[in-house]
Amino acid sequence: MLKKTERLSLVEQVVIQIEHLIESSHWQIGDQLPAEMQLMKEFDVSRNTLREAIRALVHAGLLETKQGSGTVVKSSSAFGVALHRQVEKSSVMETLEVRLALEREAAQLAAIRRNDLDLEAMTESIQLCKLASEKGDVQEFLQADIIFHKAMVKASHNKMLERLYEHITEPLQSSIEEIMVAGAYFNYSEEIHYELLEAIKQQDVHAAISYVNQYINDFREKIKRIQED
Amino acid sequence: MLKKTERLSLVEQVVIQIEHLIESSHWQIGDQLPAEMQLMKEFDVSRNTLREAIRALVHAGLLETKQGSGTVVKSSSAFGVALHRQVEKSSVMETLEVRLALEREAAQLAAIRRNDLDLEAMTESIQLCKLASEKGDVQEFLQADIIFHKAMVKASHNKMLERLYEHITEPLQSSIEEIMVAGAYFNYSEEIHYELLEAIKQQDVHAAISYVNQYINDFREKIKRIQED
DNA sequence: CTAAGTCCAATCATCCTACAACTTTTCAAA
DNA sequence: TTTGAAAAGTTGTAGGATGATTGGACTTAG
Repeated sequence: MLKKTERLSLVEQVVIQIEHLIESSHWQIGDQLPAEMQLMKEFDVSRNTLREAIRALVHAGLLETKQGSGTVVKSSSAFGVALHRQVEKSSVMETLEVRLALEREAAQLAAIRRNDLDLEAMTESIQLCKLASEKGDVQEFLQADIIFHKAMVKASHNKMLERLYEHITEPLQSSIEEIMVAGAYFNYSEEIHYELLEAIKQQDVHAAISYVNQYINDFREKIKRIQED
Repeated sequence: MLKKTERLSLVEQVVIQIEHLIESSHWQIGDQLPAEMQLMKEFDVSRNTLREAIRALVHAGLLETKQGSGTVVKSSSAFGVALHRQVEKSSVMETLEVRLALEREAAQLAAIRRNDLDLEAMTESIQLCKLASEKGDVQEFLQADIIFHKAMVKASHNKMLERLYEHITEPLQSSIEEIMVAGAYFNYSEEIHYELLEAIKQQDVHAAISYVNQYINDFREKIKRIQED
């Protein structure tokens, strides 16, 4: 196999540089980019070249331009945006099923690979759930609940699973919030979280999967009931 | 909530039109697009506007431009490309774990929702596996094997799961092929396929999941052994 | 006739200037 | 203080000019 003689176009070079600046948090979400005129000088390219680069990133969902105002960073992950769009084209039920698939695998892997730091993070997030539950703050509880699940997924030590889970859960969150608030009833039993954590701590794979199934099936029933109203 | 006064920019309009032409197979993969000059006239926009639109789609992975030659359609799914890139950044093991997660969920859902057409498709693909196996053609067998799994995922009747599975499996395929060919040994027992199919036919969820676990664990062991060599 | 090399037309890549459309800021008048 | 118009700044669109690369047509030597 010979070397592939691919020279990156100027546009692609600028795109990569901007992507890098965003990924490295040099430009954070919400930040305004310098004006085109200044970026032209900094990257030492013409306006057309710069604009093509920016346009590519706008379409990818990383940037957003507004005529007369400027360009701001909208997201730091093109993959997240792509997944987000896919989720929007799907039903909530479909997405939940995919999330269940990932969560079940994560629970299994977490039970095998979790370390002390993972367990600590999960324990802390359960405390947050408990606090929010006692205050009766639904929104805060959901926030904490997500932190717990993310901690579990992280304990699976599979970065791809983690990324997929995060970007699938994020767009679901608003739907879930609506449904839960609309559902009005809010009976949190902290036992499931504790039992799941205990199973992972004891490295009991079957128990962990079983609790995840139980958790999600409860949730699925809840949503089905609310949607039928 | 007042109406949002969003006007699509010309560039975005052109992008959408081109995306549509590709999705609707008016321009198929491998096809060459008309030259910029002609597209300018057809879309009735300036060269800059057209080029920004094309550049956005090039970066999304739908198109590919080559100086002096032209622009060709490279893919029909931006989501597929994004997922492909993500898979490339991950290890084969990580990706396999994600695939297992999806496959397990698919088997469960398929056991519940499969219809006669689904069963027929799965049965046919098993025949293909058998034929390829008898011929000893590894490549053809892998091809048929993938068709079987895709048929099962399709039987889950969850489009999102289907799309995710397809775009995760595709880039894995070449890795798997390398590994299998390098592994040299190729002992296919058609029993697992039949048993899995039977479980889905009988709507036995637990058995279906069990066979999938068995199938993938075998595969995982095989890869681990080969990679250690 | 074949094969190698040359030339040329087509095509994309980059740059430039100009103007239009929109937003924000500034500032003066009511 | 509020209003409204002007000004400055920013992105959007247009059109032209030139460079770089490709692929095919053509030429020529063997």
